[in-house]
This record gives sequence, C-alpha cells and structure tokens, in this order.
Amino acid sequence: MLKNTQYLDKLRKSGLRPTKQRLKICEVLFNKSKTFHFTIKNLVEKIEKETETKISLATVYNTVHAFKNKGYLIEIPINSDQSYFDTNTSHHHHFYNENQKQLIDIDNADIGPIKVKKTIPGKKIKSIEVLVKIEDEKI
Amino acid sequence: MLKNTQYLDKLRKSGLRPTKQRLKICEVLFNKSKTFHFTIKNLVEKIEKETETKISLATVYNTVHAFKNKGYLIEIPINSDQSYFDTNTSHHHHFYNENQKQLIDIDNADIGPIKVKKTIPGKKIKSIEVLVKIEDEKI
DNA sequence: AATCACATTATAATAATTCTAAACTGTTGA
DNA sequence: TCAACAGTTTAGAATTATTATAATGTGATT
Repeated sequence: MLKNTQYLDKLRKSGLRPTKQRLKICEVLFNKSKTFHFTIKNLVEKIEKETETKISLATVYNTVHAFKNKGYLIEIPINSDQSYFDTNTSHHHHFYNENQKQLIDIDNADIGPIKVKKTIPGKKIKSIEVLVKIEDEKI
Repeated sequence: MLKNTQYLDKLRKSGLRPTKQRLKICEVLFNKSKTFHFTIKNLVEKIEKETETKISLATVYNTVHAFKNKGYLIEIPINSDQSYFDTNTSHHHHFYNENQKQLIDIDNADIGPIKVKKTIPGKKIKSIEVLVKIEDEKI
C-alpha cells in the first residue's frame, strides 16, 4: 500500500513511531477527500467499520492527542460532553448548530479579519477562533 | 434584605420559583460589582464560604442551567474538563491563557466587528463568540 | 537477533455531570 | 388560613468521558 508509506514517513519525521495502530488511524483520518469533525467515539466507530480491526480506546485517545500536539488535528472549542476534533488544521472557524448538535466549517475568508485590540503583557496570541452558534429560524 | 426582594421578583418574573437556594445563588453570582467566570466547583466553594450554608450539588447544577437558559449566565465555549460560566452576559469575548488555564474578558469594542459572510438556510445566528488562545512569550 | 525505549492494551481510577425517587416548599385557590 | 399540587431540593447512585496504571508487545538500532 503506497499510501501507508506516506504516513509512515510523516510519522517518523515527527518523531512518532509508525505503529500499525497509528497507520490505521492515519488512513481513517487523513485518507479522505474532505476534512471532517469527529469525537473519540465517532473515530472508534469509524476505525471498526472501515478497517475491521479493533484498536484499544486508550490508544485512540493517545494517538489523537499525539496528532493534536503535532498539529495534525485541532480541537474545536465547544461546550459539549465530549471533545470535538477537526482534520482541517488550516485557520478557519465554525458554526455550531444547537438544534442538531452539528458543526459546520466556515472558511477563514468568510469571516472578516479579526482585530484584537487588547494585549496581555508577556503573552502572545496562539490562535483566534470564532464560534457562531446558530439555531432554527422560528417561522 | 432589600437585595433579596430584587432577585425574588426577577426569579418570579422568569417563571422560576424564588427558593431559598436560588436566592442564595443569586446573591453569590449577581451581588458583585464585577462580573466573573466560574465553574460549578468554584461556585460551590463560593457559596459555602460566602453564605455559610450548604446547597446540594445537584441544585447548583440545576440552578446554573436554569439561569443559563433564562440568559442570566452564559457558558463559555472552551475545551476543558469542566464547563466555564460567565456572569457577564453582554456580548463580549475571551482570552484563554493556556499556561495558567485562566480566562480574561475582551470587550466587544476590543474585537473589530465580525462579519459572517456565510449563511445556513433556515438557521439564524444566535451568538458569535471569539476565543483568543494566548500563551507565554518565549524570550 | 538482542536490546531498549516507546506503544499498546485491558482495566481501574477519576471526575464531571445527569438521573432518580423521596422529601420538601412556594403558590394558588377555596 | 390552609390544603393541595406542581415545582424544587436532596443524597446518593448511575452514567460517561477521559486519564492513569502496569504488564505486555513492538519498532528501531546495534
């Protein structure tokens, strides 16, 4: 499988050992034409369905956190009983549909530039994230 | 106590029975010159310290959610092991200090107006929240 | 192939939050 | 005023996401 080689190198280059489990997770996460949002639970289901193997829950948590730390995933700040992650790591924002508990990407270009006029001494900005909560229009 | 009467009316008008517990929680939350951020745990501690009474944890959860639903509190979207709430319900934003896990308000005026150029059919915008993650400057 | 540090695993532990069902209490109307 | 009732509080149990543990497994290096 050629695609595996690609992830193999990527993992090795980031100092993560390319284990069988990590390669499977890479395939499930990154071998897609579209980026997507997921929770750990979603991901476990996806892994079991798409690869017909079982990866320990602890490994899924470990791997997702490792990938997040390397910048291959981002976590979406949202109040939920579980964490949402995004395979789209470019700078962008989100709608959160409160009725259907669903996340939708907003391109960076679709949100005007954000000026932060306040600064905190000794701190630098790491990220700026906009969450637009939406709800059903009442008719 | 005059201040209690004020909360009593407010609660009644919102269809919430002004119980002893709710009035205490109102005092702890709203009888302050400054708005502030808190978690349920923080709030329980504050209640015990400031009113020298004990309110059941379940009641604190119930009340905070009731107040949130009525718009007297907002929940701050942030990924944390616990939910953060804000007694400042006016439109504003937040810094999140990732090193010290601390929230800081940003006035609405300190963030330029946010244009959302994308729309979702049948949905209306409920809120727009900006989270600016900050970290220690490396010297 | 041996070694070793890093990974995986099942399971336990932790902790936030929600649920439950019984007891309690504002409110309402007689 | 007070009985009745619906809404509220409560302690504790249940649930659930996440993290910790410690034994076993496995890539990488020699």
